[in-house]
Amino acid sequence: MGRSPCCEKAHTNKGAWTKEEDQRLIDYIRLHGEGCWRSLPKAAGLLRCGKSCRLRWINYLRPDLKRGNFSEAEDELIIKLHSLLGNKWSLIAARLPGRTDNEIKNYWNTHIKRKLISRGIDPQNHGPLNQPTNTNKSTELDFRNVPKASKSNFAPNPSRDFNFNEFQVKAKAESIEEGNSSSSGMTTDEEQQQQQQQQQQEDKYAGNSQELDLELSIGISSSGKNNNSTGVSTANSAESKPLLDKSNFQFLGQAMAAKAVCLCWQLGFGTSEICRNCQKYKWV
DNA sequence: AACCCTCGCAACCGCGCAACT
DNA sequence: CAGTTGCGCGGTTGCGAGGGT
Repeated sequence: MGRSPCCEKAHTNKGAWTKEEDQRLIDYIRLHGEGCWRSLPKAAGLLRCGKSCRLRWINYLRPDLKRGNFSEAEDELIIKLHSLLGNKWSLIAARLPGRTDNEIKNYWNTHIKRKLISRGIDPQNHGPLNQPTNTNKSTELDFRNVPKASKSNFAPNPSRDFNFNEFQVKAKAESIEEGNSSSSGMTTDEEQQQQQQQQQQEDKYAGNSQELDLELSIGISSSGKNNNSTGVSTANSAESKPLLDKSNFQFLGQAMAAKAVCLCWQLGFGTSEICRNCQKYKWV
């Protein structure tokens, strides 16, 4: 169907922004607020494409930006979030107040990658470096590998993604405590026991990873509905199986007993219930 | 001082999705 | 229902700064 260019390229400036341009943009947004980026440049008297204005504002001019070096805690948080979310920079940025997706992406590519490699960790799959990289792609979050078509809108297929998380968490726990094998064909009691074990293993894991507790809480939509306003796409519902399988959810809830960071709200897996982990209301 | 190389970051580009017509 | 528009995202590029020779 073709796509018209986002702006009249012929009469737009490109490249670095001048102070004057910055000031115009700031003044305009102060007066009129964000939104309608397409018409903004003209209204603000800027010879820039709307996209460019948006980017400049979000990544550089927004007053709530925390510029400057990343702290060690931020580093660790980014690493953990990346291991869970993959290259979902906007989601990662949502957990780091004052940081932008672009900034985190750049920081990842320039600093953290190197840091992880020096620690012997593969920055892509967060596994040991000497292991063949990704011979088994299933050790990565599935939505990092899905075709682009479904990537841009964060609509993680919960059944896939969090099944994987379960796998990943288990794998980590197992790597810590080998030989704690479980048998198949469990009874409910055995399941409970195993969950307890997993909990213990997970606690150990959390203890091993410095003080930073990145823990997730993901709520199941009690109504079974998705809500687009949260970024959970209903369009995918045809191909995706039901939201989180409850057992997975239980596991996650335990494996990632939330204390410090709860993503239930930001990830938009909504329910009208109170989040078990962070004890906050999720969106209704 | 001049040149080259590397690195970090701001900005651009292309694409997909949702909303709108 | 098809086409269009606007926005947001992730990947990539290009430029300036800084260090080494």
